[in-house]
This record gives sequence, structure tokens and C-alpha cells, in this order.
Amino acid sequence: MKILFFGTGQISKAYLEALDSCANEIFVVTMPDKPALRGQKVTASAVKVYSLKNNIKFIQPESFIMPEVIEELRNFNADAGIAVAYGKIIPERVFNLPKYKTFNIHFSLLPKYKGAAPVQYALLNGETETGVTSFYIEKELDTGDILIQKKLFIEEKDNSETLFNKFIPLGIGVMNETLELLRSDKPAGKPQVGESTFSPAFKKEKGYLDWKKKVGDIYNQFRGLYLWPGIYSVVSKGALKGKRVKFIDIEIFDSNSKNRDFGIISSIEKNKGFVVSCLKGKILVSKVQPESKPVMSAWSFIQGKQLTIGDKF
RNA sequence: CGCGGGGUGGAGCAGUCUGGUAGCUCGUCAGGCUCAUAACCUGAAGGACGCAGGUUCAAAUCCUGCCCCCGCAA
Repeated sequence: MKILFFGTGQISKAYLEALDSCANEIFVVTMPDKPALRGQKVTASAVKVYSLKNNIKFIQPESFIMPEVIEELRNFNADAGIAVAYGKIIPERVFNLPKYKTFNIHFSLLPKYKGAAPVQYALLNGETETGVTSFYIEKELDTGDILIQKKLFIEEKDNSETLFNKFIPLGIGVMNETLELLRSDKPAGKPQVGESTFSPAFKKEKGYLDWKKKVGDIYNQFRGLYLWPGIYSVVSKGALKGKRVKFIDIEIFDSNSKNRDFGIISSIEKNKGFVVSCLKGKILVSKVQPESKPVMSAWSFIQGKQLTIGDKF
């Protein structure tokens, strides 16, 4: 099949690989390289890197306004379009170009968790199941008719990284089945039914910890934001007052204690890390990244004597 | 030329402003104690203080250049 592939993120690379290995003819559309990171380094998307390496033709349109961009896409004469973590809204005159239209692989059981961060939000809300949905792209975000939907269970230990990894094989399966379905020429696509919720893109501040929360909520925040941006707090009392500390790895230490002094370091566990009280329950912090420092084990950090029992976040 | 922090024994830090034989906690090794639980006591090994120059009687510390790491912001 001739496939128009829209993708930018690390995840979409896996999908592109899968398509590529099935002898499809592919035309990739990915986001422009953008200056990122500390300096002004320009980073190319993983999809672009893969395309270059495997001689897949690609374009990086700043927008779809330019007529020559549309022309080029039209000339490709695609059978189907697929969007996976592309990062831009695809306009109607583009998603309608392919013979079988364009479908999106979305990481939730639509209509739940529409939007940019469905995986993260499922974890943040402590869901126990989620899934993958393929659907026709419509003008309105994530509202199109559903082609295929599959469930995925979320385990207690899952975080955004492990969950994304689970989505890769499942999503690729859904993608391939969807292509089959389209090729079969059967009438396909069912309207979305049920309660609709949104999972908008979030900012780094979402990682700021509120110690007044229950320990379970904090743990969900940790799981959901594991890959980005991570969770953090700012020391409000102690030698490091005013400094930010990222919590790279935490676990629930106890979930029932009620603490008047929340946000305080209540104890230190040898070779493991330190324990911080929430309003209800406590977490054990095992890996941290202090401001201006590399990631280190919480126990090591304690050796530096900059944090101690009684210090408060 | 976006703003800022940092590179000191195996790990995490102090010391740098106010130059003068390198210090703390942990770990390791040897021995003791047998429990105070982040268990304790004694002793030992282990460092050209990121790299290269410069100033000085003397540089981890002051000056110059370079490399690497990280936080914020995008």
C-alpha cells in the first residue's frame, strides 16, 4: 500500500518501522527540526532520522498552507494516511487526500482521554485499564468514527515509560488490522459513544508536588509524569532552602498514617533513601536529582548532609 | 551569543570571597564490641582538588583559555 505517515515523536518511529518492514511505500510527514535544549542545538525528530537512514522520502512542512506542499502530498497518491504522535493538527484538505482517508492511532479508549496526553492522564487518574483506538481523523480533535479499539490493563507498577512500551506492540497490531479493514472495503467506522474526557498537554508545573494530597495520588502523579516532566518539590526548610529537587524514583512507604506535618522528612532508611510525609501516608524517595546536580540515589544525597530529618519541602 | 549552578579519595558534600602541608558523612579493608538500630568503638588503605597555561616564596583557592555535566527558560 501507499501510505502517508504523519509522525514525529519517539513512539511514532516504532510504527514507521513496522510499516516499513511490511514493504509498504511510505511518504513521511514530520515536524520541522526545532531549536531545543540548553544551547540552541537543533534536534531532528526520531522519525526524520529513521527516514533518512532508510531512504524513505519525507517532508517537514512548517504548515499546510503552502500549495506546493499539498500538491506534493496529492501527487503521492496515497491509499491511506496514518497519524501517530504527529504533533500538529492536520487540516481537512490533507487528511482527505488518501483513497481510504486518514486514521489516527490514539492511546486511549475513546471517547475517554482525547487530546495530547492520554497515557499520562490515565495514570494520573489511577485508571486500571486503557487502550488503543484507531479512528478516522475529522476536523474536530479526536472525534472521528472508531475503526478498531483494543483494551490494555494498567498494572500497579506501570509508569508512563512501561505503559508506552506496552502500547507499541498493541498499537502496531491495531494499525495493521485497521489497514486490513480499510483494504477490505467493508463499510467501517462506528461513532464514538460514551462519556468524553480530555487530556490536554501539560506544563512542567504539573510535576510540582502537593504534599496535602494522599500518598496514592502522589504516586499516580509520579507514574504519570515519569517520562516527562517528572515530579519535583522545593525545599522550604533546611540547608537547601529554596532549591528544587526532582524525585526520580519513589515508592509508597505507608498509605495510612495521618500526618500533621506534611512535606517533612520523617525518617531515613539506610541504603534506600528518605521518607517524606504526605497529609495521608508517606513516600519513600529512593532516587533524586537536586537542582544543578546529576541524578543520584537518595541515600547518596543524604550523605552530603544537605538534607536531613526534619527538613521540609 | 537566552539565564544560572557545578566538576575535590569508590559515592554524596564542605573548603574557594579573606591563598599557606586536603576535611566531613557513607562505603571498603583489619580488629573490637554485641545491640543505642540511619547500631557502636578503634585503626587502615585510597586524592597530581575537570584539562591547559599564568600570577605568587606558596594556588583546590586569584587570572586566562578549553572540555564535560546539570537546573531554568524555549
